[in-house]
Amino acid sequence: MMTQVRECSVARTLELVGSKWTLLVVRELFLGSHRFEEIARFTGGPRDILTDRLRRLEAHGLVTRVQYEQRPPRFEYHLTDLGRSLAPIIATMREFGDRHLAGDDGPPARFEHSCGSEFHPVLACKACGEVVRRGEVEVVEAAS
Amino acid sequence: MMTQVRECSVARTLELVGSKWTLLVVRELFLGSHRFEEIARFTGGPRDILTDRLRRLEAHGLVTRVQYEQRPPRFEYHLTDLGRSLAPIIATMREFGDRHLAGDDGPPARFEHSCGSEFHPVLACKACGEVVRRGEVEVVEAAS
DNA sequence: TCGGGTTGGTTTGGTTTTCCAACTCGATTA
DNA sequence: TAATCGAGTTGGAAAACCAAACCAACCCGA
Repeated sequence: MMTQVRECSVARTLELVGSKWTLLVVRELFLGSHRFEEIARFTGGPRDILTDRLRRLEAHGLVTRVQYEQRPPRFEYHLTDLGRSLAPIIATMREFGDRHLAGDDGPPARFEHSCGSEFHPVLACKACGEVVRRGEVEVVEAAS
Repeated sequence: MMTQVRECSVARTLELVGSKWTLLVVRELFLGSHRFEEIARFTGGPRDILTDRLRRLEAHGLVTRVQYEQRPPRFEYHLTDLGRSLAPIIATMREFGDRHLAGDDGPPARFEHSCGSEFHPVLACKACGEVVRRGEVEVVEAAS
């Protein structure tokens, strides 16, 4: 039986944020850069690509483009609620990098949880609230 | 002062797994596809790109290539411990997609936590173990 | 009024990746 | 002997990417 491509949520998410520079743009928006020039400086991405990524994110409702000055016309980019829900993806990527790919200069941004400690994310089970350890999650059903 | 590109763990992680098809390859390895043909079928990616991605993952120690048959020579790909530590990234991407980009046909794979419930990941604070809610994490220090 | 500087892009022209179909190669099965 | 299978290669076309230059609209100082 001719098996098929697995259409899945990971693939759909990657279609949205999987191309180069997209997640770095989102990172900058999280860190408080909202103007085009800041995003360009801090990501280092080519300006036309960044324009494309911002337009694409806007088209999918992850970002809004807000005019903050009439003359001359100037714009800011902000995450929508949907865009902010990318936070866990960015956070887990940051954690992976911090843990396994650390550079010489330490992390350039630190986060704090409301409990007072420096924030490092771990996955928990939404149902029981317990932190998940290796081997506690199993595939129940993987489609063909 | 001429500000610079922000070197961060997100960027480093994206260098490793940020190009197209890489995370889908990793997804397949998690779901139990270990042979090249399976990976090609289930991801739908071009075979040469998949070869490249597997080699690259191998070079970075995320994947091992194991010969499971002498003649004819046949190989399997498996995640290393380092590779398995990508699980939270895949899981949060899947969750984002499930929640916000659901297809018509429901998720093709389901997971179960050892507590007995269907597994959906949420982020928790490693220090206090509490599930994190919106607004509970703040940027303490973002480098230039 | 002239020349610079700032912001938020777009255009240009070329380089690199990615994509795809078809092909290979050794071994195996029918 | 032919067909098949797994695991790739190969060659050429398409798409994505990139750096640098350009543009528009305004502001500023001399």
